[in-house]
Amino acid sequence: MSLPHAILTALLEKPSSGLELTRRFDRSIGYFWSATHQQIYRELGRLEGEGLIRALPAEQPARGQKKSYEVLPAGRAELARWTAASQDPKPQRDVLLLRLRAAAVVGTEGIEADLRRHLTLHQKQLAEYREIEERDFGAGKDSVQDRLQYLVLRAGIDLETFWIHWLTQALEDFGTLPAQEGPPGSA
Amino acid sequence: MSLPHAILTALLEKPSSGLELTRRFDRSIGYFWSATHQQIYRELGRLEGEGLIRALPAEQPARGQKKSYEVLPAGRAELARWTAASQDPKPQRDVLLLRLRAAAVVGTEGIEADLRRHLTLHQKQLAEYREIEERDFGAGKDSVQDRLQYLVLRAGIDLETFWIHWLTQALEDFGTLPAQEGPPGSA
DNA sequence: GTCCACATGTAACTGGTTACATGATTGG
DNA sequence: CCAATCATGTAACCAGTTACATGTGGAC
Repeated sequence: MSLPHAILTALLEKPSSGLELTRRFDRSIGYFWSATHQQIYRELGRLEGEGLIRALPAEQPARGQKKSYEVLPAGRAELARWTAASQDPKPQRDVLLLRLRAAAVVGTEGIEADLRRHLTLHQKQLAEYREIEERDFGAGKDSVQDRLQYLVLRAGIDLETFWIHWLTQALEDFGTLPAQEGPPGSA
Repeated sequence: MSLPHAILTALLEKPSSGLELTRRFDRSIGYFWSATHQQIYRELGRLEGEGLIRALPAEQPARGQKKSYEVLPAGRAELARWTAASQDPKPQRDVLLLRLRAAAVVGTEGIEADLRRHLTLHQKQLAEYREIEERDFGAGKDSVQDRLQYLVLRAGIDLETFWIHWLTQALEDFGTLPAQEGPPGSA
């Protein structure tokens, strides 16, 4: 139950149409809560039905016409409630770690190339975060909002840094592995 | 499409029944790919139907009777194929970061306590990993399988360390924040 | 014999993904 | 007028979650 709250947050930052939201999800909020346009339209419909948001201006009919939304007081209240409510962290899910564990059983063939690919992807992502850091968090940005958003960005930067570090280590380790398909008795 | 492969890996490590798998998922594999018993039974049924695994011994009828499975050659082949196949990392999803971003808009009330709670949870998890490290990866464990599994554990340890570090920093930061409900013009 | 833990399952629901449909606007 | 792009949506599917159902075997 997080997508509606992600949307409420985005709409409070700036009233938007479905497609505008989709684009903003591809940039900022989407870095830690991605969503496709289909999800977003579905959720906008629900939120409007629940009276948490409303379509903005002059009556626009339906298809092809832009339709912007803004958050109603009830929506802001719901977001505040959700933000303050205690939530357990749900366990990590990581396919790459799973694959490594599988590789311990069926052999490491082919996985090294993908580790390398992931490494460059994470490097790219880190570079993107660094750019945002320089562009949006230079001097003079220390309102409460800025500081909170910077905290979130720091998490992104540090996570990418962790992955780059771990993948580098893993690849070094692979370099010293004896070539093999799987453990004795595999097939 | 990762759960079936997680199960294949676990069954290759050791043939098991549904409940045994569930318990093992709560311990080792579940640290980065959790699953409930309902998911596991459903998936075991599918895998058996596809001829990737088979029920082990003497005919046991159905309910209440333990039923163990082992992986068939086709299952091992499918796991090897999946392990070697390139896969994109899917974007992080993290509710806590989302909440922080929401807090920048609707106010930080209540969230600090939960940050503290998360901090102790991550500290507990790290301690658990450290125990596993000492117990299972002391001296003399340097077969290829051991080294791969250790790499996975290292990822877990480093991730928990990252979170502990980040949460500590965030809480320090919160200490210096002026008390407030939300940005000017909130309600 | 009753209760509890072990063990296997079914059903309904929710959220995310993929594929596709449809209309409006604009540049050539 | 045609293609590309902007924009909103529908439908079907799949994986994960929650709640519940059912049977076995051992402890008391």
